[in-house]
Amino acid sequence: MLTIKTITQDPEEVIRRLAGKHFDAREIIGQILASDAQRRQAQQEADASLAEINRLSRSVGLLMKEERKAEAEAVRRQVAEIKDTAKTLEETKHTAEQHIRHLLMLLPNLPHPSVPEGRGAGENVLEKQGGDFPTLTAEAVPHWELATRYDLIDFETGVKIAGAGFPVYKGRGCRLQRALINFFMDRAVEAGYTEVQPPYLVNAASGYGTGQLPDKEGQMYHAVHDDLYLIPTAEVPLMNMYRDVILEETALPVKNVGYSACFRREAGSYGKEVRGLNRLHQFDKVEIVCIDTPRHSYESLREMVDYVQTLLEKLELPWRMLRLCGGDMGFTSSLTFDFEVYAAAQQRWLEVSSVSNCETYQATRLKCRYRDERKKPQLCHTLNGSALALPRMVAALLENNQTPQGIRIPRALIPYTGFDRIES
RNA sequence: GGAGAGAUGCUCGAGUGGUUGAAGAGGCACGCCUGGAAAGCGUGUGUACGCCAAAAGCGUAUCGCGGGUUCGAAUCCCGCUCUCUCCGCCA
Repeated sequence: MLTIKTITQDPEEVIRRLAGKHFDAREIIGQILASDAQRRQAQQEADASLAEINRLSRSVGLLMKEERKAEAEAVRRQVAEIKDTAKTLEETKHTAEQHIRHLLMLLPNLPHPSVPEGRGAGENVLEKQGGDFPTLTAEAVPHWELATRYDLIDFETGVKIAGAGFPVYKGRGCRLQRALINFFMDRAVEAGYTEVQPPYLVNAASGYGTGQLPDKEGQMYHAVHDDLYLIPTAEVPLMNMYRDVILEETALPVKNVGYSACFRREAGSYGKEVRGLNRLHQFDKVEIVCIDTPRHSYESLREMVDYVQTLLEKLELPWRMLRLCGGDMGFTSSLTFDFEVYAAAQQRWLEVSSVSNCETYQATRLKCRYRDERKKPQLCHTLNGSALALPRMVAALLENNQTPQGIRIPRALIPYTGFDRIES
């Protein structure tokens, strides 16, 4: 969330910048400013009352010691009166704080100045692209048919045991999954990321920490009996490791990588969007995260983007990188680059990675800070990126590399699969 | 799941109602000392919010979290969370 300071310092600027995300913040910010004024006043008055109570209470102790019982009794009654006022003031303050917090949660992050204007996906800006488009034969089919033909994935059985969006991988399909996970993890470790195995279920505090709650409550699976949420991305546990932590500046940037299964309810999706591997309730992903100083975070963002690009190049897929426009960006992000790969049989671009700098937006909720040169705690910048999400990578790999002789495995992956071709 | 014990600052650890943000020790930082270092000595050492243009300073809160009793709570009471021990269950 945004800090109250950011808003009180220049509310008009915040409203102007949020308009870049097509978010009209005027009403909410007006309420925040009003509540903040109320909060300050209540605190000033409450603090004064409490100071008085503390002072008088100490004098009661002294009077008692000196056996001046009657005087002590008088002071005691005096304090009892002030106490009611103090309590009311503290309640007012508390209510105002809650209200401000609630309102702050409704505001998305400010977009970076370089974010292009636009309402939706159509207005994202192409940054760069690479790889060659394959020429497929007339018999080329989409990945869901290939998955069945080569017995890699059993979608129907997944429906039986869990539901749509929970595919069952089999044989060489599993091997391909494991190969990709290991390939991604090894490359990340080479690139300087520290490997982490996180929990797949998190508590509500963690959900709030990274911004899934309350904004995306309905998108997460919720184990109500234990009040735990299934992670929609490893970003949630990876970032929450640093909740309520003050890091030394010398420890930055923190660069971690984690593989996890990801669980998303995907309420409201339909049609060709969910065909085959295009959109699943459970999928595998390797996530990279970075915690950095504000000074260096955009340098880190560039490094992360470059890193994701090398993965796509090694896997020989046609890819493109988009700078998301204000209207298409996530709630918590300041600047996001998406990577898409071209699935030649579907003739569609599929998003396989999203790399974002959240600046201090997540760090504010996480209370993730570092000590600057003056040893003062400052909010960190947090960054995250998929590197990469598996299913759509598998979709593109299957579709683009299909030949009459079977599916060709990219050279870089062969040491991991143990086979160079998937044949019938 | 059942029974019991516990949760204090960067760390250890004292503290069962009255200047306790918290003794003591260690650590760390700075200074003195030294040719240099160690030892020794001295000083300092949480966070958040508020007042202030800012710094200094002052005030408030904070001894797992939330509430209560009291003039006054780290200390008493209630609820929750977590940790440890024993039993049960179990990959």
